[in-house]
Amino acid sequence: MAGSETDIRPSEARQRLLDTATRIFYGEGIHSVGVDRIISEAKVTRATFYRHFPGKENLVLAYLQAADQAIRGQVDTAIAAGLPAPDTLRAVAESIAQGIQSAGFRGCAFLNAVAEYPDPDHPVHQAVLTHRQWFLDTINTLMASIEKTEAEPAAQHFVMLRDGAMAAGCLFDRVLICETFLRGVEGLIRTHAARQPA
Amino acid sequence: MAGSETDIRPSEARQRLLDTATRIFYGEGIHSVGVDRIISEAKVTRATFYRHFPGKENLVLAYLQAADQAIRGQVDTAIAAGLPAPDTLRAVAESIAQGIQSAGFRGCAFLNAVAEYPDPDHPVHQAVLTHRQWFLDTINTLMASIEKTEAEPAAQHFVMLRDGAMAAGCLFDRVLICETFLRGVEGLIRTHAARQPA
DNA sequence: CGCCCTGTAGAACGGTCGTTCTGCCTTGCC
DNA sequence: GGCAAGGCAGAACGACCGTTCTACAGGGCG
Repeated sequence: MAGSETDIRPSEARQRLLDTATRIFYGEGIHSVGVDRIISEAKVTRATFYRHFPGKENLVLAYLQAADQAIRGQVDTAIAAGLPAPDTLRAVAESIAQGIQSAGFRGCAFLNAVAEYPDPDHPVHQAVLTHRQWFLDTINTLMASIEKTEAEPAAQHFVMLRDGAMAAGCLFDRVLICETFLRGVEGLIRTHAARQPA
Repeated sequence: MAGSETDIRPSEARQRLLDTATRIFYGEGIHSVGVDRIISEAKVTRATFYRHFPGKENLVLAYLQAADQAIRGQVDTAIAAGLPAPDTLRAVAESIAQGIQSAGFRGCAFLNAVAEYPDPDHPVHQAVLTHRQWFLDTINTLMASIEKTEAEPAAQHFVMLRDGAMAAGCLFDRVLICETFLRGVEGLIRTHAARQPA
């Protein structure tokens, strides 16, 4: 009677596996850690692992899917606040900056993952592309509700700043990176809004 | 009597090894390819490989060092042209855009590498940091020769756009990415130059 | 000539990879 | 009570990992 993918009770062992995978994959990379490591730190046995996941690749996909849902939740919350679009964009940027300055930040989980899966046909690579397309579309919609004709390049610009900030956030001084990022976003929003007053 | 690191004749086998490593590491990642693969594609034997490199890690460092020298060469050429600083910055941005649109582009070799080596103490990670520091310093110097007080945030902004463009360059439409990047750089240069008219 | 360096060729090392397997013990529902 | 499902424990698989080894062939230089 065990449920399908919409099962409400995800089995404690499975959740422990996914949490451990998230922590280790995000913190140390994917190819360089073996399933034994995740299994032992999640305090489960190999048999249990292979009962819940067909293999390592599936665990990686589940890890990215969880990250995707977490970010969508953040953005959806910002949108649900019902503020004007520029303020929503600022809120999204703020949540990105907050993430960069949070403990254990190791860059963008999706950019890191795609660096290890260059093959465009690979499921992991495609999961990254899907996530990024959603994010770009979301920003594009927000930009379009400010001004339509130039919304797309503005959204591209926003995402480019985000990618740069996420990439450099664990390589340089985080505070400086966030200042630069937020300043760039603010300039971008103002320039874009100035095209169509109110 | 074999030369030290300043040897002029780098031994054909060693060069073949390095070229093959560059191609495969850049194209497919580092942890996911074994030395056997590089050895066989470089048409050398294991013994020859281990005669020239203490191990795989050293080959990775040599790969990044070669990439570092290539980029420094590009930037030095742009600087040596003796154009005014804004034009030099434009030339650097153009060469980045050209790289993104070139065949086989797979993102920034250094950002890709650091995604696989998160440990800040690891030699590979530090090689990435060193390269990035040089690049930031170089852009900072160019910005400072336009206007001094705000040069540092402007340089940070430039690098952030570069990182974003390089990261997205192999995930989205390259032409669009380059347009967005060059437009952003142009705006940045103009804004920065406007602080101190000539 | 003799020696060292560079290269080829291939076997072999211990370790780890992802994966599969056989058991046994609990828990909860029919 | 019975029985399937989920979890634990641990052995074992073949494949590949990075690395080391022996053995031999050519070539330049003292």
